Amino acid sequence: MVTFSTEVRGAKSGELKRKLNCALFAAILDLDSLLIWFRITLSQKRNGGSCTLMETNLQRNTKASSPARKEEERSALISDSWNFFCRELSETLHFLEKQKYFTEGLIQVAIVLSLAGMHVDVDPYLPPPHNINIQSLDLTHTHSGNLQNSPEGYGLHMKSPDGAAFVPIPRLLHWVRSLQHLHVPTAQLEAWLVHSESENSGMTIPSLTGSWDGGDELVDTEDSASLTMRIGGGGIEELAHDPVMDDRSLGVVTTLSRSQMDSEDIKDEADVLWQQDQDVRRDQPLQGQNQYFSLLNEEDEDEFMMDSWRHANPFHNPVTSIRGDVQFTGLQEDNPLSTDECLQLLEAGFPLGHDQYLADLDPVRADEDPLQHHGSLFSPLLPQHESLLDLEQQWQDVLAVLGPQDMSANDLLDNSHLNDGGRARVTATLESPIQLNLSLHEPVFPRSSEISFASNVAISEDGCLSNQNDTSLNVSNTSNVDLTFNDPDIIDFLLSTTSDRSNFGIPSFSMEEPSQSSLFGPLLKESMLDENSTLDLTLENRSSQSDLFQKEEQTDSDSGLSLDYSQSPVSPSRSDSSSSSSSSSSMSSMHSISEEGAVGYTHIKEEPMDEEGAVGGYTPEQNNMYYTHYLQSQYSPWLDHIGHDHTYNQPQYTNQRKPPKEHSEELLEYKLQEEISTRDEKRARSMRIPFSTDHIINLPVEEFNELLAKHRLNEAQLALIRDIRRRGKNKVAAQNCRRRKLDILQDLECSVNGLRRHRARLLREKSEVLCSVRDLKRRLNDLYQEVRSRLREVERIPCSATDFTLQLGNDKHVSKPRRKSGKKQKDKE
DNA sequence: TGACAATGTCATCCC
DNA sequence: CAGGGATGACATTGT
Repeated sequence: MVTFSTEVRGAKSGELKRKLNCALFAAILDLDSLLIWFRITLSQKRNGGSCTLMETNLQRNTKASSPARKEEERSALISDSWNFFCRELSETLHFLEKQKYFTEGLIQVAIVLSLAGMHVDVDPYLPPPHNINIQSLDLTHTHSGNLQNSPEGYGLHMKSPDGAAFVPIPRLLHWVRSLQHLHVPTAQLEAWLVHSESENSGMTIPSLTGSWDGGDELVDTEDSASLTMRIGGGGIEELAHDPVMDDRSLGVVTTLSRSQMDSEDIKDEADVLWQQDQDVRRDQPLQGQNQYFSLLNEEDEDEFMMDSWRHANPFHNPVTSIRGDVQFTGLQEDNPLSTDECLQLLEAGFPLGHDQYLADLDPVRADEDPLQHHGSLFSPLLPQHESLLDLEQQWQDVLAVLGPQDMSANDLLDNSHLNDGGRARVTATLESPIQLNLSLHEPVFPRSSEISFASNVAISEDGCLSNQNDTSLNVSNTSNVDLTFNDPDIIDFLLSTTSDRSNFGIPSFSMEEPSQSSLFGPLLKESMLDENSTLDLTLENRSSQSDLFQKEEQTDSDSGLSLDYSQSPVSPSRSDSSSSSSSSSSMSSMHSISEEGAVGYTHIKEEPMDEEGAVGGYTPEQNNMYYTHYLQSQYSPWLDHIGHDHTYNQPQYTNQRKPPKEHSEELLEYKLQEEISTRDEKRARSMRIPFSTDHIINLPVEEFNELLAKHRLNEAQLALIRDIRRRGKNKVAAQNCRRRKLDILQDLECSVNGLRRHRARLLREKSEVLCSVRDLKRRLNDLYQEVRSRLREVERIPCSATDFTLQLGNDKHVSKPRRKSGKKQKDKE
């Protein structure tokens, strides 16, 4: 389950703007996620999905976004447009709610739309309270374990299990309403968005919670306000200030990269996400994750994460990254739809059951700065001097969001800074209501691989993810204390990030780009780090298991029939063997450790170093094999003919991640070798044999006998030692035998091929000879016939047959010249 | 779940 | 005759 929640807390009325900014910030984040769902749904529809409702919406939106429709809507009342959009959005939300895709998105979108002055009646679509993923927040009590136990697999975000009372829907809606007033006296402005993922995915998708406990001073945000982030399933940790971040400059204009998002990419991504979600809903294993993991195993994780995100995230493209000031424009004074109208809409949509909320809000509202009040809920967020997008623009954007593929409305919009209209519309929709001037400093994050383990520990131990990196998010306000999203790409970045996170848990940010340091930088990177952590969590489980295994191997490397020397404490001869360099492959392993990490058992076989095959491990990176070879040549000349690596049980101390296949093969063989080795090693230990199996196996007979003579061993020990030696030698012999067999087989195959070629050649020659013979026979037959005919003629003419002779010409034609003298002819013949 | 490959082990033969 | 290589046969394990 992916849980994304943002919380704004405060207690002072002077912090309202900041709180609201944070809330809106969170809401924007959430809406990004929601909008990506829209995109998913629409894309799925384009691909022939079965979402009829969405298709209807899409068609409507298509019509709405057509040029004619645009003109019509342009001329129409903006309020009607908003209502239209809200209706569409409601249907969409209903659809989403039906599909269990984004139940909490209703709340989120309600919050956001209420901030935008729109009204969405979400009451009919709200799930039962137990499915509401909103709860009274207690940041100090978080338990991620509940996240995994959500009955629906997506619903509950048990931030405060002790506080069992969920936030009632009406109360939430009141909160939504209260957002319009910009007055949250108790400063408990909360916005949540909970993403759902499958529980059995085995991945803990990051839960990102931004919590901001504002201080008394608006400008003193670095001291009093901190936007804490929580990574993981429900865990939260108040992060200390990072002095590095505090030193960052304020108001850093964020430059987020975005890639050119063509429709195909969008569609693909959306389809993948859709399919992913479908799989999640069916509680099926996340094939995509497996694919990702399988992919991850094939190369360096971090690099892959970066690459995968760059590839998967169509908005990430440093080349096309664009800077620009995001105009989170609110409702202007000249907006046809005023805040009051919005409030009326909200009132109509959300009948108040708790009027005291507004009653409490109003006095504070009266105390607010008129400029901040502005009659608009966005007023605190909006610098008044900024040129704002009008409501129609927003509406167009929203339509574009709902129908990103139908970008006819893009003509009306300035796409100069955006290559993808659909995405631009999404961005604009989110950006338009607000203009934030916030600089969140980018913390220095370690690489995902570095933090993953820490995250894992945090999850397992505390039930919540603690930020091991001391990553704090400092909300640094500018003079007007407004949050400014200085880069329109932020939203895209967020959107892509959230979408990736919510659907795949795929790392989706690039730490390579310092230019991405933005107000979202820490938070997003945190979240993405969370993804990385999550991803690494699995990977690290593997790697950690592998490490543990390797460590275990290291401790048991001398076990069994291992040909390397033991590192076992029970081997008193270890030091001797090492110092004397006597056939100790553990030396080689140790050597490899010190050098570049052991390579363990290698697959170098059939290395035609000599006639009998060479000892394995001649690759430069396997210098321990040299040692093995040295040992063999030094100690075991009888092993020279063995083209095999005998460093079976050398632990793989390599820290560098290898390609998965190689690693897997090594691991498998390693396990096998370990298992094999352990057997005799355990026997030797049980029999208290005072030397290693390597000595037992590899020592020459003389030294072996001397070794046995040095120790007083009983019959059982001697028998076991002889068995170990016999098995060890026989193992090597069997390997050699098999290798030899394969060689013989290969030689036989070569011989067979040569013989076949020779046979073919012989057959060809035979056929040629046969042809010649046939020709000769034919000619002979002709000659015979000719002779007979001549003889018959001679019988009728009274002359001797000797008067005629046969001549064979150059043209192989037989002629019968008449001879003058039969006697001469006869003589010639 | 069966086929297959790789490997270890045992028995046996032979040098 | 013991040691050990060679090899067929079988078992085990992983793919």
